[in-house]
Amino acid sequence: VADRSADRSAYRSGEDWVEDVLTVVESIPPGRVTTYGTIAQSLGRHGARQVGNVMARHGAGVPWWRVVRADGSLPPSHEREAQEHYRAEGTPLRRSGSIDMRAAFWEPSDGA
DNA sequence: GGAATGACGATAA
DNA sequence: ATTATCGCCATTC
Repeated sequence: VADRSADRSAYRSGEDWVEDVLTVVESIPPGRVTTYGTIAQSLGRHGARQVGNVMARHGAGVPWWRVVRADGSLPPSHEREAQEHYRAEGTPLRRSGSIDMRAAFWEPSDGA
């Protein structure tokens, strides 16, 4: 886990918004995933795109591969990396290679 | 203020 | 399954 206190130039208005997002991401159990929108709703602030924005800017250092799109497709430009993690964690995948959301979806506060 | 831009989401074709 | 549109929402120009 990296230095999350670094560079939080964005989202100042939301105070700990960035940290909150990263905290949720870290709370995702291995082998499970959640979505950008779910995180946004869980925090009750901003939207899915803003969560994505945080991941893009501050996602290094957290298990970013456990955050996928609502339809189970992988984060853009990182598919290869993500796949390797899924293979290592045993994340339920569909035969197409995308996430099996029915099996892998995890929502914050669900057991963690 | 207005337009363009995103690790998004839901729907329609 | 894939592409096209539209809605969302904060940032940036």
